[in-house]
Amino acid sequence: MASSTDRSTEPSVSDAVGDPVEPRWLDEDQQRSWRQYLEGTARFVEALGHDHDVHSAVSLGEYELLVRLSESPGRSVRMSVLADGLAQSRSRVTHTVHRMERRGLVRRTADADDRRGVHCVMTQQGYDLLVASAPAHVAAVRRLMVDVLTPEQLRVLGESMAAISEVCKHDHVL
Amino acid sequence: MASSTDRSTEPSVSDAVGDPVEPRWLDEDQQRSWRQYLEGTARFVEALGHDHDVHSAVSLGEYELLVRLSESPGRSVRMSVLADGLAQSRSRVTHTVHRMERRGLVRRTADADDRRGVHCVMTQQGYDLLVASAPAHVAAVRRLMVDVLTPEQLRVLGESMAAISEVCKHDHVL
DNA sequence: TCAAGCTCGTTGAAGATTCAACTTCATGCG
DNA sequence: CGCATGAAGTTGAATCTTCAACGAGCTTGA
Repeated sequence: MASSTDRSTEPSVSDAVGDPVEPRWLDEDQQRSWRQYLEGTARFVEALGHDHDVHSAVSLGEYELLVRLSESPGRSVRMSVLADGLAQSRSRVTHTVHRMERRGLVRRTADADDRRGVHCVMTQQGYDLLVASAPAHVAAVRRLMVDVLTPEQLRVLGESMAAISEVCKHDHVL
Repeated sequence: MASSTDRSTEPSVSDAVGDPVEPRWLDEDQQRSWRQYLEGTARFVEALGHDHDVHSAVSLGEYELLVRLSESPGRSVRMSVLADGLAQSRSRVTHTVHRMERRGLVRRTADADDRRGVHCVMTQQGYDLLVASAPAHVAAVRRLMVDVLTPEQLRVLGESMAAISEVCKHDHVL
């Protein structure tokens, strides 16, 4: 073993003739790209989160949640829709919303049709906080990503991650 | 406020004539790419982590740490080098190594030259676990990313994230 | 109608991460 | 030398996330 996601010349572990047992290691280019993605994403999320700590009263995750609410009619979104949209577990959203509710940024209301349902509603205070946070957020996203890449790079990045997103969505069920 | 990182047609918040006060919102393409990145990465990390839960005795983070150790002469790396390489805080590495040490995957030894230094050394048990985990890890990275993209897409993804990584490295200091 | 099986959302405990404070040691400079 | 500064790691508390279990309500089909 010498490299993370490992070399194409790795000796067979199983010596099996069949294929499913013998992993297809990554070649050098694939390896490099994969590691660049991993490190880049780690540093990016870290830097953007840090920026929120400094310039904003909401974390990146809370900001994203507020954005979803702001885009929805009535500034109200069902918990399950929030969870799906943010690609987070229901439990996580429950906890986050609970904390934000304590701070007066959101409220929870019952769903009239489905009595299991709960809506998360943004308060005026939450809206004001979103508006106040937006400029620094956009500036950071620009500085750390959008303005760093060429339009072409940014486009490919988005398309690639969208494709991965689809695969992961289905994979996750398995 | 209608969209996350916000629309180019957003009315001015400050109405100022100058530039630093007026944020440059993202245009539609930029916005889409940014969101695709955010959602794709969330789902990808989630799916890959889940895969480790199922197929491996180490989490993704622990796996990455073991990989670094396996690549280093003597299977030994200084804590600070680990932290830098993994783009994690020193504190986080300390805690992770502590947990892995309890499980017998690594040991800690003093640095001979710098008496502040501590080396993290992989045990045979840690190495065996890495070898056992590698095939499933590679398979998942392929299934969820490498095999999903064209070689060209993967290359651009890597290059883009490397550029972002550099910017974040310097930005983080500020 | 009723039961089985699903979705929705919550809960609390366990686990992981962050943050600030602290100890120890190295280094540079007057 | 002697002090200031800063780097390396650790610690413990606060915070956040995950996980499994649960209560409640919808839905389907016999």
